[in-house]
Amino acid sequence: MNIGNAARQSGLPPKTIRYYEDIGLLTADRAANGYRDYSSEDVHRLRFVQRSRSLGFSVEECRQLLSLYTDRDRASSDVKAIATEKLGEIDRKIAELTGLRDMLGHLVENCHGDARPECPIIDGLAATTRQTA
Amino acid sequence: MNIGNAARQSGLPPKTIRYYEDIGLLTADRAANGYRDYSSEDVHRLRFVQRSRSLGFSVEECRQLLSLYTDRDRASSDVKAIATEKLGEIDRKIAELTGLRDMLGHLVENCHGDARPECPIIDGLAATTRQTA
DNA sequence: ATAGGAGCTCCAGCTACTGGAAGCTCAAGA
DNA sequence: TCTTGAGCTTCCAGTAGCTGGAGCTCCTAT
Repeated sequence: MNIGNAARQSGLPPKTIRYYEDIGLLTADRAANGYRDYSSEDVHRLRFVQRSRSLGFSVEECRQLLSLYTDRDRASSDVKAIATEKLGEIDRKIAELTGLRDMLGHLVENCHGDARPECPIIDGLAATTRQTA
Repeated sequence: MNIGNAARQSGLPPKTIRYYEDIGLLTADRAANGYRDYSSEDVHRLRFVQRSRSLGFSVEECRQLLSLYTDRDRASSDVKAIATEKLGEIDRKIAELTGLRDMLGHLVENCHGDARPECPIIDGLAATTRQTA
C-alpha cells in the first residue's frame, strides 16, 4: 500500500508519516520503484501513533508506547505508569488554563468595549502590583 | 538599569528580553559601555509582555496589545476584541483537554497495572475501530 | 503520447525560546 | 595594581513537531 493510502487509513498526513520515518519512529518497506510500501500491520502502528499523539503523548512517549505495544511480554504496569504521568500533566494543564480563563474572563467582563480609551484589560495587564482581579 | 536588574523586576529571563529586542518587540537604550539600559517605563512594558504571555497571548498578539497599551487614544473595544477571541481559544483548549482527560482517565482506570501483559490502555490506543472507551 | 496526480528527496521555515562559546566590562579583594 | 569572578555582549545552533515548496521521477488513464 502506498503512502497516500496509509495516510487516509491512519489519519496522518503523508508528510507526517515521512517525518516519523525520518526520526526513526516507524519504518516502511520499499517497493521496487522506491515507493514506501505499508502493510496493514504498519497501518495499525500508524494509527496507534496518531491516537497516542492526539491523546497528548509526545513523540518520544509514543516511541516508548510503541515498543510496549510491540512487546507482548511487557507488564501493564509499565504502560499505566506512563499514562498516569500524562494524566497528571493534562490535569495540571487544565487547571492552569482554567485559572487563565477566569482571569481573562474577568477582565473582559469589566471592559465596556466601546470607543472610550479606558480599558480594564490593558490596565490589568499593565498593573505593577498583583492582578487587582 | 542593566538587563539583569530589568529581568528580576519583570520576571523575564535576560535571554528572553534580548530575544524580544531581536524580534523588535521592545527596544532598549544603550549605555556608553554597550550595555542595554532600561528605564522604569521599559520595565513596565517588559512586565506587560510577561503578563500577557502568561495569559496565553502569542508574541504577535503582545505586539498588538503593546501598541494599544502605548496608544492612549485607542478604543477599549479594540482590546476587548483581541481578548475575547483569546478567551474563546482558551475555552476550546480546555474543552479539548477535558475530553482527552476523560478518555485517558478511563483507560487508566481500567488498567490493572500489574505484571500481566493485558492492558486496556494499549488496547485502546491500538483499537482499529472507534475508541471502545 | 501525454497529462495529471502521486510519489521521491532535500532544504527551509514556523513558535518562542534556550544553551553555549568567545570575548568584553566592571567591581571587589589580596 | 593585579586578578578573579560575575555580568554583559554577539552569534550560532538546537529544541518539538511538523509543514511548505522546489525539482525530480513514476504511474495511470485517455
